[in-house]
Amino acid sequence: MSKRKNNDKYFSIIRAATKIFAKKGFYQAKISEIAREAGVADGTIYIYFQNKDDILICLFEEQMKDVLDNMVDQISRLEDPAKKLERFALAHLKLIEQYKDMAEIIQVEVRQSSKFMKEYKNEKFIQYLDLIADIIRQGQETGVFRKDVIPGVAKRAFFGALDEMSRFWVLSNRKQYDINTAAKQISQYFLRGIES
Amino acid sequence: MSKRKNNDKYFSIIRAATKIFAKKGFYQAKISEIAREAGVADGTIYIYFQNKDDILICLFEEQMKDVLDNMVDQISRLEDPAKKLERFALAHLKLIEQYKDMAEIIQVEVRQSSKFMKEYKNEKFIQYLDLIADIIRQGQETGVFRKDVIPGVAKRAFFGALDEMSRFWVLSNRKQYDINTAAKQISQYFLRGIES
Amino acid sequence: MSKRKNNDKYFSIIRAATKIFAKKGFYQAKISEIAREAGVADGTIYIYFQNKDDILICLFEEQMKDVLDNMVDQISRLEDPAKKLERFALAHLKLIEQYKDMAEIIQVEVRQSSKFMKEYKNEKFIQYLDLIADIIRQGQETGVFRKDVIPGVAKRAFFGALDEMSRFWVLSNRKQYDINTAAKQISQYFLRGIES
Amino acid sequence: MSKRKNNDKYFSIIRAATKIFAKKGFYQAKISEIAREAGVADGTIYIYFQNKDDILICLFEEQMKDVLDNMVDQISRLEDPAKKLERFALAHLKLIEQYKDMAEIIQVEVRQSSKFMKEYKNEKFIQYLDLIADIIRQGQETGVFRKDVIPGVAKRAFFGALDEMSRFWVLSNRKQYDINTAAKQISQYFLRGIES
DNA sequence: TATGAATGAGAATTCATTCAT
DNA sequence: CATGAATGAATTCTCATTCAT
Repeated sequence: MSKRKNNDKYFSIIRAATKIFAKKGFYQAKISEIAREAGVADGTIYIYFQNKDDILICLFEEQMKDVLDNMVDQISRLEDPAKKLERFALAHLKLIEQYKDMAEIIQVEVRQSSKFMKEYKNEKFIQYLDLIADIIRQGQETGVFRKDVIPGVAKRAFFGALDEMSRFWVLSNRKQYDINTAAKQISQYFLRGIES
Repeated sequence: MSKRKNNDKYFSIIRAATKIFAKKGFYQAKISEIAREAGVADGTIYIYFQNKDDILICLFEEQMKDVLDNMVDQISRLEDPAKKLERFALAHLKLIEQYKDMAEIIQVEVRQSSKFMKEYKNEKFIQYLDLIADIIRQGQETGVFRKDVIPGVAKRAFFGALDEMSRFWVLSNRKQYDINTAAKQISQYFLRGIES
Repeated sequence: MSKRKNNDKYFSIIRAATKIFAKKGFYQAKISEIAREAGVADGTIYIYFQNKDDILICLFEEQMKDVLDNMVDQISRLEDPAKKLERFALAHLKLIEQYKDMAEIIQVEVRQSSKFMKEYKNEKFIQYLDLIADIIRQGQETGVFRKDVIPGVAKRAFFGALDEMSRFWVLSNRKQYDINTAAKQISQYFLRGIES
Repeated sequence: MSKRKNNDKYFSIIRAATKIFAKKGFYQAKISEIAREAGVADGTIYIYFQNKDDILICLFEEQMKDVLDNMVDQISRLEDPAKKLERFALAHLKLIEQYKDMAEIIQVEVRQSSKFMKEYKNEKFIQYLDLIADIIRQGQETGVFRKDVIPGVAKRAFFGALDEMSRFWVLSNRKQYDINTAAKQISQYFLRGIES
């Protein structure tokens, strides 16, 4: 682990940036505001990060690592692919709740990545999506999921369904439906949809 | 129709802005660039639009009107709710292809609306989503869809599934899967998922 | 009289500009606002006036002509220099009241003349001041005013005293003292001050 | 004293702005010109001042403080109200000479205050005028000035007389009359005018 | 003459980034 | 390492003026 990451300030800035980016959006967020929130000087930010874009990238990497580890941990404890998808849905919506600011940033900012940071390959995000594809493939091998389901399409359909639900929550600031209910509904539609 | 909308320049600017916003993103797009693309002077833009935000709002309204009308027209010709959803999926993905720039703007810019234009109620978008909910309710009444499906959740799940698919296409600039295949897969998962 | 001045529009614009300049100040006043107030198109203003500065100059010339004629008429009816000064004071304050918008423009805009229209010799204004100097000289010749009074200083002192009073009225939008009272006080101070 | 005012740059900018505003007038003066004159970057100005208006207000406050202190100091050394007024006249014209740029700004810019900075209460200016009213009241109490003189009118008449004289100097860039002569004339007219 | 849409030069202001301390 | 004052490039928006109709 690099020396800089041992430093408290690195994480203070990440935390501050998460909050400010979520509240204002990337372009409206000011470095000086992040610095104030983090309790450091403006210049200090440039010791830990190359530039404003870099903060967003690092912030995303740091938190996606946690989210990915957490999700892998939860579904690896289960055997049944159907149960895994159910758990994925519930865990995803819970993670959204837990990492609310981050979720908001992903909703509106990281998706701009193809524009403002062309080079940045969103690897962690791809890995996250692929957890779903892997479960589906596993289910197809064990015969519980239909063979004609295309994992590359289905992973997006499932993730998209969950994601649209969480966008609604993230952007509207209120939950009209209970997390368990929503997770259950969505995983049921989907499971019935792909089961043999 | 208002005088301004009779004017060619209004639509030239809308068209130019659609292109530039899609390519660069809202914040990176420069008024002078839009003006050049539209073949007008910078100042002319401010005759037709209040400010940069207003261009985005108008652009969205104009095009969503078309999209919404188009979709309403297509599904109103069908009776069977299941067929309607199938058609919705296909039509949506085709519209995304047709209004590619707009789709890209929706993906990354209009979703920031909760931040940079708090007042702007995204009515057209809500109406679009509600087309799905209406179909589901109709299916529940005629007994073809399960009664325990919550239309408010299901409309988001269905739209989200389609939308994630189109995000992939919009942002990756290539279609790994054929539109008909993807539309068919997604509507099948979903229909099986909610059918009685 | 030039052809253009026969035209109603010329005076509509003068009148509109007087109102708008008085309300907003020269730099804050917009040509389009003056045009709207005058009931003409923006472009029409440039048929009657060279540019924005020219409106201010013409406006001033037109109205100062009236004011000067009016004042000359009033004091020429009197013989006694002391009475003339008394009348000047009263007439000046009454004119300020009558030409309120113009007075406001003089207070704040025409005084900028040395800056924004270097060439413009404020001849009418100089003539107006010289009415006072002439009365003083006449009084010195007839022996009612002290010989050691310098007319060039006294005319400014008298005008300045009246003017400061009117500035107060013009800018504060209320008259704390009655016009007759103020005129009488000021002319009395001054007359006692310069009488032999 | 606030941190910003300890800073050399704050006063460099005030000084530069005083010069440029006096030369060009407020609206014609460009921020970049003031910055160049002050030897700082354009952006630096916005560290010390909120905006262009704020420069004018601060400039006025800073210098009026000096002027007011100076005048209070000079007249408080005298007992006789008549002598005080004489001294006021002379000191005022000398101050005008010393703070020539500021005087010019007051003549043409600060008087626009009722337009461009409605909220800004010109307190220092009012205090300055009230020095005259106080002297007059003192003279009325000790019986040297006529009781029928209204201090609120007389203060304006006296100030206006001096001010019109200085306007002439400020705007014409030359002194046709010697300061001592003008001050003596004006204070004499006025003193004779109000003495019992 | 009269119009008013179009022009485009121009100006205030912002803010990511730097660097002397 | 940390600071935060200073920088100045960059951008939106305004509005006097023009000119085709």
